[in-house]
Amino acid sequence: MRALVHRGLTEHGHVVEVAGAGPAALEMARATAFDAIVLDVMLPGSSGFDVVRQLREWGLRTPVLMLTARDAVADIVSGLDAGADDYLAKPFSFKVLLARVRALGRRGPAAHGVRLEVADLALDASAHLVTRAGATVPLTRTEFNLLECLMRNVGRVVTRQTLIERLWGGEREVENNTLDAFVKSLRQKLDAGDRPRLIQTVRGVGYSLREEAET
Amino acid sequence: MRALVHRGLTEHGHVVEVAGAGPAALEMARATAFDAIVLDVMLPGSSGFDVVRQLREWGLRTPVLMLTARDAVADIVSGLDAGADDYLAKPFSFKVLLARVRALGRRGPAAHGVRLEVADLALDASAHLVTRAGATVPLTRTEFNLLECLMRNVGRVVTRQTLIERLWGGEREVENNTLDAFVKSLRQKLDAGDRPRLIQTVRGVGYSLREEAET
DNA sequence: GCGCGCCTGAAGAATACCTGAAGACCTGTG
DNA sequence: CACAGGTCTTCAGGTATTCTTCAGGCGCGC
Repeated sequence: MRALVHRGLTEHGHVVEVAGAGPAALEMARATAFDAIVLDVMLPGSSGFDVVRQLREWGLRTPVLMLTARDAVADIVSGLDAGADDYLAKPFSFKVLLARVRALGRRGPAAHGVRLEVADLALDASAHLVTRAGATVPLTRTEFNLLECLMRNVGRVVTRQTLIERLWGGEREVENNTLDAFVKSLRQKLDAGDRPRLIQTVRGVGYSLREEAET
Repeated sequence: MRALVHRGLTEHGHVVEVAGAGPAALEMARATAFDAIVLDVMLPGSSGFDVVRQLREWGLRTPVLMLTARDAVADIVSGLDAGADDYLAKPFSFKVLLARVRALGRRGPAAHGVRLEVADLALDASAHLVTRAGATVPLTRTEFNLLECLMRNVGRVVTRQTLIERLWGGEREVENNTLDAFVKSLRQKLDAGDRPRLIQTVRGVGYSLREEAET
C-alpha cells in the first residue's frame, strides 16, 4: 500500500518521503515542512488518529489526509475531529487521491503558488520570483519565461524551436539569434559569482537544465 | 435538500445563510466573510463548478465543500480542481457532513476574511476602511477595490489583465493606462510620508503587494 | 583545417510604465 | 434644475527598461 501511494504520487510530480510507523512519521513531520501529509490509520506503533492529535497539539498545521479501510461514519468523524483535514476510505480511486492531495496542498500553510526547484535554484511562478542559493535574482519577463520553460523540463533537452514557440508564440518571426541573446543574459544573472553553469547547451538541438554538469 | 442542510447545520450551532442560485451565492460570498461554504453542484443559473472557479478567480479563499449526487471520479476531480476543498457525494451521513464542515472551518481562510492585513496596512472589507500604521487612509471606491484585490493576493503577482477584469468586469473597455492612473493615486495615498513603497510593479506582468522590498 | 552553430558585446528600436493635468461623469444639495 | 464637490477616464509627454538585431569571434564536430 505504502509503496503504491509513494510511486503514484511521485509519478505525478510530487516529492514524497515515507515513514513506516507512527513515531517516525511524527519525527519527520516535525523536522520538515511538508505541503501535505497522507496518513494511514492503521499504523504499527500508534493509530493515525493519535498521530494527528499529537501533531495538532504541537501546533503543526500541515494539512493531513487520512487514508483508511474503515469507512464507518464514526471513524470518519473521529478522524476529522482529531484534526485531519480530509478522510478517504479504501478502496479509492487514485485520481481522487491525487485531486484531494492537490486541494490540500493548495490551501497549505504557506499557500505558495507553483514552486519549481532545481539544485539551489527555485522559481515561484505566482510570485514571479527566482532565487539562487537564497539570493533573489531579478529577471525580466522574457528571461523569466525562458527559465520557467527550462525548469519545467529538467533533465530533458528543450528544442530551440520549442523555446521560440513558447516565448513568442508560433506566428511571431524572430531572428534565431534572439534566443541566444536571452540565454546569455539569463546565464549571466544565474551564474553570477562563479557557480557551475546550470543551462547546458546541446549543439544542434537546444538547451537543457540539469543538476549536475556532465561531460 | 437546501432546507434540510440549513436546519441540520443550524441545530448544531452554526449560523447559516442560504442562497438560491449561483449568482446570489457569489454575491453573498463576496459581501460576507463566511467560515465555510457548502455548495451544491446542481444550481439553477450556473453550475457549482463555475461558482467555485469564479470565487477563486476573485481571490476569495473561503473553504468550499461541494455537495452533489454525482460521485463519478471525473466529477470529484474536476470539482476539487476547480478550487473546492472537499467533495461529498449524496447520499451522505449528516454526521460526516458536520465533521467535514468543522474540519474546513477549523482551517479557515488565513485568519478571518473580512480583515486583511499586510505589514502595517489593514483593510476591513465590510467597513470599507483602510488604515496604515493606525491612521485611516481615505480611498475612493475604485482605489479600494484595487487595493483589496492586491491584498487578497499578497506575495503573488496580479496580472494587469486580472486587475482590469476585477475592477471593471470583463466586458468594459478601458484604456490600459487607466489602471496606471489608479495605481499612482493609490500609491500616493498609501505611501504618504516616506514609507517604503508597498505596491511593487512587475514589468510586463502586473503589480504585486509584498512586505519586504527586494531587488 | 573547415564550416557551421553558438557566444558575446554593444546599440538602436520598441515597449511599458510614470506623471500631471484636464474634461467627462456622477451624486447629493439647495 | 442647476450647482458644487468629488470621482473616473483619457491624453500627451517623459523616462527607464527591455527587446531585438547586428557583426564579429570562437569552438565544436567532421
